[in-house]
Amino acid sequence: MTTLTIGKVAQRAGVGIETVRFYERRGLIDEPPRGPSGYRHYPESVVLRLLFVRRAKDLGFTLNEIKELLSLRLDPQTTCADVKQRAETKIADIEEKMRALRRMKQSLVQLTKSCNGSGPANDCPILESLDSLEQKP
Amino acid sequence: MTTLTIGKVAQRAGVGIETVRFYERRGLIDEPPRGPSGYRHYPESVVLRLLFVRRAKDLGFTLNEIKELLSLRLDPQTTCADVKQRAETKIADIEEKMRALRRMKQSLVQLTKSCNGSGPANDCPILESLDSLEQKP
DNA sequence: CTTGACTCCGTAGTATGGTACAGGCTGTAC
DNA sequence: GTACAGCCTGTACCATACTACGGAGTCAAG
Repeated sequence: MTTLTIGKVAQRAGVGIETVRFYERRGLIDEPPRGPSGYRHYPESVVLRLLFVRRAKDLGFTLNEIKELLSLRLDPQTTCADVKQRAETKIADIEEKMRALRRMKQSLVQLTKSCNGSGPANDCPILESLDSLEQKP
Repeated sequence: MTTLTIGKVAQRAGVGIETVRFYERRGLIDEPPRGPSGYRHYPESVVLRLLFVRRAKDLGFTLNEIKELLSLRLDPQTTCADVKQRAETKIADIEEKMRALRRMKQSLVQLTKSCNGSGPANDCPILESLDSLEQKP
């Protein structure tokens, strides 16, 4: 069975060496066996694991959440529904963030409309609004 | 002219005392005059400043960006158009974040659809997808 | 005059996700 | 055998926005 050094693993997974060690500390990848010199000897499967992490990260999961997802897979008690639940919770999180961003954007668009872009900054309607804007809950 | 202690300022602005000092260090509020004991004596205007900061923060500006907005106001060279420019850049930032979130959500929705919620977690289609998902740029 | 609340400063810790050393050992190629 | 890349550990650092804490001095009420 071929093993990989940390450099090869990092290269194949498209991450930095430090990141691989960091993920090990965070419990996202298993501690690999070591050679007599202390060098890490990784099975090839760790590359798949790192890609899993990256994809989950791209979907908005935090490293802690990813660790949870990984442990779900190992626990025979856990069902597919548990996984689905996590995905749905994450969707709700994302929707919440999108709503917050939408609100921000709407306010900013309003502000930019109020400003014709001429005159000195110190009586810009945008800055004036920030001085007195009503807080809408 | 009445002055306020840091505690009163924090209370009126709805932030913590430590936050007031933190904002001073970050250059978001002026260093106030001190009494003989070293206590800060704030003018009432600092409360307005703190509210400005909070509103700008609610609009998605970082503290550094807020500091910039504040200094724009003081510089007579700066025009209203500069302020508007910042707002428009921030709108673009927000739109970019929203697009990223939208992509995440779409992928997650796809994944949850692929999972009927039954069976053990270790062959959940969601987790399997994370093992082999194609990276779409 | 004492008590308790308030303030001072500086440093360190929180969470997030890494990145960057320093200083030393190892593995390999020539 | 010697150079050089690669790996080891541990710690410190980046940005972001705070929050907490220790230990000391101060202010105001009773």
